[in-house]
Amino acid sequence: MSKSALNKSTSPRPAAATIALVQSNSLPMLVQKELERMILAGDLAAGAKLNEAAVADLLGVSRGPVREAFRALEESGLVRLEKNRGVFVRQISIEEADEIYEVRAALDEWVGRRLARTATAEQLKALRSIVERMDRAAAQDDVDAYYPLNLDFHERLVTFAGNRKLLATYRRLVNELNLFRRQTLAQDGTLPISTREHRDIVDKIAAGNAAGAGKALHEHVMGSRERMHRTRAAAVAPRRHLAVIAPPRDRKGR
Amino acid sequence: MSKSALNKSTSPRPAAATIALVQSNSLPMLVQKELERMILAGDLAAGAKLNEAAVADLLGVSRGPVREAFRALEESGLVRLEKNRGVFVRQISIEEADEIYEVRAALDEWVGRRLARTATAEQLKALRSIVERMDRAAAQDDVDAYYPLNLDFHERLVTFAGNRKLLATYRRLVNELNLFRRQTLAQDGTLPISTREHRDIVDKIAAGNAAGAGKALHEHVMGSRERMHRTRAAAVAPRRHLAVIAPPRDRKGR
DNA sequence: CCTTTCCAGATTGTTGACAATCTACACCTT
DNA sequence: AAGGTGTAGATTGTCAACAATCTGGAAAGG
Repeated sequence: MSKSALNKSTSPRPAAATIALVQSNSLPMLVQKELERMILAGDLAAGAKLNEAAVADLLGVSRGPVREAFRALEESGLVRLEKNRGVFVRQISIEEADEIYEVRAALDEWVGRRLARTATAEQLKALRSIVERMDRAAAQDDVDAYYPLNLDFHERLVTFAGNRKLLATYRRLVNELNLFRRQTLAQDGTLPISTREHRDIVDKIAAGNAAGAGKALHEHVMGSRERMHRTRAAAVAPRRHLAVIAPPRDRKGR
Repeated sequence: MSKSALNKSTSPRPAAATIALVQSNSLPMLVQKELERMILAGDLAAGAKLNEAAVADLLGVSRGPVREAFRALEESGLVRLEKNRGVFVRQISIEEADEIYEVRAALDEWVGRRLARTATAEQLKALRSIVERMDRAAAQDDVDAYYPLNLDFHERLVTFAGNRKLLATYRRLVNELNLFRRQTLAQDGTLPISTREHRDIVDKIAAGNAAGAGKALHEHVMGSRERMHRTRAAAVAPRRHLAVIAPPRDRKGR
């Protein structure tokens, strides 16, 4: 064992965080994170083409790191790679969104059952706090405030289930779902009145009602799926004749 | 509309498949697939370091495509990247394997419930066929034959559920699980006597017993988890003093 | 006027070179 | 001899140049 005065047991100094930061953040990783942010924020529309040179220039790096970031984003499902043609922000079909909702419902049901058995008072308090804020946002029709709170609520639920693999799986699915929402319409306009459902979910978890919490979460997610369908049917149909985004070209071998 | 004699409605000629093949298989993709194969086949032990130049030389390409493949494999969870230090085949901890089994159990339960409602006669026949072959392999203690059949059986179940997103999610999880099995011991030795459970699952699906099929699959997966624990406890403990693989170095900022 | 062919510019795929960083070993100090 | 220090070699990170491929439009032909 080293006799050095510097050992791991010393409390982490501010510099330690910086070191870890520099070590984990390679150039490709930063490019990847920035592109992910831009895609999920809607700065890059679904189906949009990402030009290697343009991205490299924008972020002040060469094309190498950009290409590496593209490959990572492809694996995470946010972009699609076509050889010799470029990379495109992925377009999720309605069928695919349906499938994602189904998987998510199954996972969330499990989360509900689990949390009903393990949730601590502190966790319940945190959940109730979010629901309160959602209530207030809903009362003011403040979609911009409501939307991220909703995401946060569900992410917290999954986090509290205490299974990191589940959280990673869940995040991947929700990411793609957000991609879909972005591509159908920038702002939904309709504020889902699901605050009551959220409150019900928390209540059932607090009561230790595993079956009930699971069922409530499952139905809540499938309800979101239905809301998506209705919103889409109402919003897309009237503008069917408008070319919103450049339609993907047809290729022979697909 | 084009008047060309070649349009999409013509049935795909053999050349079309070749074209699609060439188009989808870029160099980085091929490297990725080959490395994935090597990792899952156990050619590369868990924790092993992958040298960029060595891999590039082995596959006859330059380092660029290899780096791109590394980034994709990192995102898919098969390798771990450490900046300025290199990439390593991921090591799954027992806790992580537990988490994966839990998520998988939740997904499989859903698959069971679903299949009980939708399974066709043809699908049931395919499943029974696999179970038959597993029986024969088990009767002869043929682990090498039994193992892939087991994987196939479960993959079929998920495939028949008819949700591609679910299948992709499932594959990712099972991939990591295989990684874990490889790292604990090359050949298990113990042949799980789960053929009876498999038969039971298929029977319940065939009977349209949704709750029963779901429960059976859930318990089967959790049973596999338990078997893993017992196998590990029996196999690892006696050789605790042996340095099987190079232990990962400790770094300050992690 | 429409279709096909061909070509120049743009974009992606791949490579080899150079810079930054790490690793391991020899050397020095106490 | 134990531990720290310095340096050479190996390895990774980044870049810029070259090759291969695609795109869109102009020219040729019917």
